[in-house]
Amino acid sequence: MSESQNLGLNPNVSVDCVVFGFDKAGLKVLLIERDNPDNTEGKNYQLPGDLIRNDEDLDEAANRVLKELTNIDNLFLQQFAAFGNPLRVKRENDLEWLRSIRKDPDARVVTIGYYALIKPEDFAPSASSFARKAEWVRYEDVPELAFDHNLILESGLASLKQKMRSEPVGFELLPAKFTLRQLQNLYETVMGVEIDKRNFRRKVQGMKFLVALDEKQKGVAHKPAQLYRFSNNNYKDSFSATFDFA
Amino acid sequence: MSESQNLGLNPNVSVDCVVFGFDKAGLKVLLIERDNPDNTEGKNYQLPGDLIRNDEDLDEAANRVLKELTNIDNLFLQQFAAFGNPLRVKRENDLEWLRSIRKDPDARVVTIGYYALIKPEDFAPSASSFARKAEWVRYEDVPELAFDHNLILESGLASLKQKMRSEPVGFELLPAKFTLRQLQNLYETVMGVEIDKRNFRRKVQGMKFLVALDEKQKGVAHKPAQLYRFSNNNYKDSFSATFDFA
DNA sequence: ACAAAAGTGTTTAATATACACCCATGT
DNA sequence: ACATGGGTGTATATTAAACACTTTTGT
Repeated sequence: MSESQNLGLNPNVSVDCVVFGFDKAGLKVLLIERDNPDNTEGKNYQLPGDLIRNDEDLDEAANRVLKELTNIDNLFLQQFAAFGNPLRVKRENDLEWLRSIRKDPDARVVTIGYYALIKPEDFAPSASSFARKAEWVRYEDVPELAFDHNLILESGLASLKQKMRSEPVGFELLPAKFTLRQLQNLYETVMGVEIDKRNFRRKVQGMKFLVALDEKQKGVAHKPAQLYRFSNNNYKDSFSATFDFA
Repeated sequence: MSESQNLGLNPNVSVDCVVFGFDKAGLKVLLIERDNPDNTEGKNYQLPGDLIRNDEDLDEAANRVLKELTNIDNLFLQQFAAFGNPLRVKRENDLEWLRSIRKDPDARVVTIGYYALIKPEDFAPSASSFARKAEWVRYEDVPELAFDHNLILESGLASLKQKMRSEPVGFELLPAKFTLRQLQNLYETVMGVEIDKRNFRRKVQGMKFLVALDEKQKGVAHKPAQLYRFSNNNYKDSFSATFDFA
């Protein structure tokens, strides 16, 4: 028993990943379109996830799922909650799908929620590196998802919001070189607030971990913006920073 | 298989509870002294916890553990993280203990961490309602615990700290009627900061959800302090409150 | 020349900080 | 009478908020 337990997938614990992306069009989430045996309606989406293996840590499991999906290793990854409602698998088509892929489809599964942040340059929405079934969906357009995945998504976004207030994780959603406008848009979107441009820029320019490059935007039909990067070293030094923009 | 899975304890998922209490002496944690078969050293402590049942939600499991321990139902309870290191059970005496109580002592166990907050009037440190083996230990005096329980404890306190900054959960650690000094002490302790008394009181008195009772401290050898209570109604109304005292 | 977004300062209001003495009670 | 913690106000510095025009580029 103990030997067999240590091999392969654990039937009772999974990870599910809310993968966020951000670009001009706003906040996006990476969803999996699943093959549903007899799917009468339109598409059927869920969050990427899998049962954990008995020899891997939770973070490793989430990493594995994301690596398979995006071909990117070590994405920014943050565990945010566990979901264990005994009825979280209750819809008939969810059950059917489980029966089609799981060894023990009726097992009670507790899932650990992670959110991942991807930089725009790393998410080629239809690049070959991405799993064919993965699809970016604007946050506002996310449909009803399988299982309790809408709940997990909401909870993940709430956690990200919270985290962005006190740690510089937002930069994981921006290109390595970004404009202050992009940073402002990101905070406005995730936090759901409007920010005064001049006040924002003044505040932000006092932060030593934002370093101006000697490089500007190119090919835009307006005054090209200064590019900045996030310096993690300067951040660690300075410390005390708050990320209460707005 | 699916039937047997639905009965009794799930071998792979547990909950562990960090139970906080607060009084004049500071922050305290409720620990379980465990019977260790051959415990050569002194006492051996762990956090209260148990495997979950297959028919209960995670919160229910945590509630059950706490009810058994304290005889109090519906303590303030907050899930804060999942711990799944495959080696979280690694010490020989931890393994021995598992073998003495678990049906499947070698199963991989992922545990969900909860913190609970108890009001001083509810924790009679040695009241009959409390499990004999439960013991309040000052946070600073917490010894090395079983499994990864020190990690869980630190992580729980960090989450509480975070939570107390944005939600009025601290009141769960205070008596129903409390003085402003007690509130200040609580925030100073948990946040690890010193707060100026006059500034603190000014700020706090502007908060409508703190209502002064027409009652004062009794039997103290100094000017008796005004008693206050927390009004959840006023809180819900006002909203916008920050709990960034300090 | 026009459209589109970048960039820039000042004034005013609100909030945070620093700080010292008298008061009510129990012993 | 003394020890103990409760209670109070003001002045100054810092931070937040509101607000409009000029600049640079592509078409």
